[in-house]
Amino acid sequence: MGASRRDHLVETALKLFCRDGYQATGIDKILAEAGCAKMTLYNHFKSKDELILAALHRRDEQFRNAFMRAIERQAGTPRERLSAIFDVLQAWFEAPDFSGCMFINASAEFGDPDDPIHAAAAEHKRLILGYFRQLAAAAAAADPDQLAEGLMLLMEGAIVMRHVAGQADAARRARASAQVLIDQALS
Amino acid sequence: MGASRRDHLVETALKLFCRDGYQATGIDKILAEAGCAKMTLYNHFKSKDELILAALHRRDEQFRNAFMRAIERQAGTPRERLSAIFDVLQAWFEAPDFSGCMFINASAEFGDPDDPIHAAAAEHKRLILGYFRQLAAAAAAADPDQLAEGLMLLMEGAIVMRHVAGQADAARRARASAQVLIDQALS
DNA sequence: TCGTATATAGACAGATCGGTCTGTCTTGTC
DNA sequence: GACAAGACAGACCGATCTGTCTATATACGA
Repeated sequence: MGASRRDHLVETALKLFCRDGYQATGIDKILAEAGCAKMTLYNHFKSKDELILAALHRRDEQFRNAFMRAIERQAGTPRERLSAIFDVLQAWFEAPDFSGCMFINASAEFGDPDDPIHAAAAEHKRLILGYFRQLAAAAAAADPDQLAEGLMLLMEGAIVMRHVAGQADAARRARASAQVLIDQALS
Repeated sequence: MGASRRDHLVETALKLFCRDGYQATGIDKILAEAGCAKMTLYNHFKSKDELILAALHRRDEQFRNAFMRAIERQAGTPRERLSAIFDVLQAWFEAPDFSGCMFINASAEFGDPDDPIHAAAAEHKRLILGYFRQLAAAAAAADPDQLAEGLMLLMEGAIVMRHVAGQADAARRARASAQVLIDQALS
């Protein structure tokens, strides 16, 4: 039961951090929502920051898994998968409780690049970029790195325009620009 | 002297909010840095949130002014100005104390779209996009809206990759992708 | 010179925060 | 049935937060 209690805490914290932010979510709110005692939390985590790190780590695994799986389910050829990125992104944007990227938000609240929380966010973005590089290489792009980076910028930009400016169809618009980059790189 | 006291408070708050974040910056820290009494602040602003709004409003004006001026100083023709966006962006990224976009960060901390602070951030992004539309139209792009949105996504994505992932040359890389979009739209 | 407005310093209230500690209860195992 | 591990509830601590209040000092205009 020990591991599942810890898991339950991480899941609950993840949901609240995502919805309300990190500093705005108090320990007590997490405990009340999870139905846990305070000492249960502090037996599993040294501090709130460690709980945040655990939540980000879980989110990274969940997101990358679901993201890659959805892209590969959506399209078969490497070339189609490059534009499928933005179809999957659009589906995410249409969630009614969309509240931005947890890693961008974490970097905003923990601005120091040396903060382990900021570093975890950086690592997440690096892993996504690495996946795009794999896709671009598999599609035999002229310059896989440049294409991957271009698509990455469009994706992050779309997340920002969806969250900050409320552009509900940001990913659909991004797809049009992505197609230009893809066509140019695979001509 | 009243207006200048208020101005000084806004400037000081702006600097601290930018460096340390909004919730992490306490009223007392702002007052100490500005050398002001607490009642001076609360005579000019109803609450901390109003001070944040005033700081964001000032930042919006300062940033858009400097940004547009720098682009127009850097390049003469409309077409050149479209790619000059990313030269100016790169110069911003190279500031040693770069700490991301205050409006993206504000949206992260104040996630509710109905929050006036979040709304101010949305408005800022809309104004920047509007400026890009002007540039794209002046350059006689085939579809000015699509080009402007593509460049906007690349810019916001570059800001994210610079701040979150620490990519110091994010704008330079974005410029390469931007050139593809520009060339395609002005062919 | 005398008010008036605005500045100052700083105590204070009320709430909330992260984190520690005590003591009780449940659960699984031998 | 006895024991140990771990979860429970919740008091408690010191620090910090926003915002209010009082009392004093200073500058300016009639």
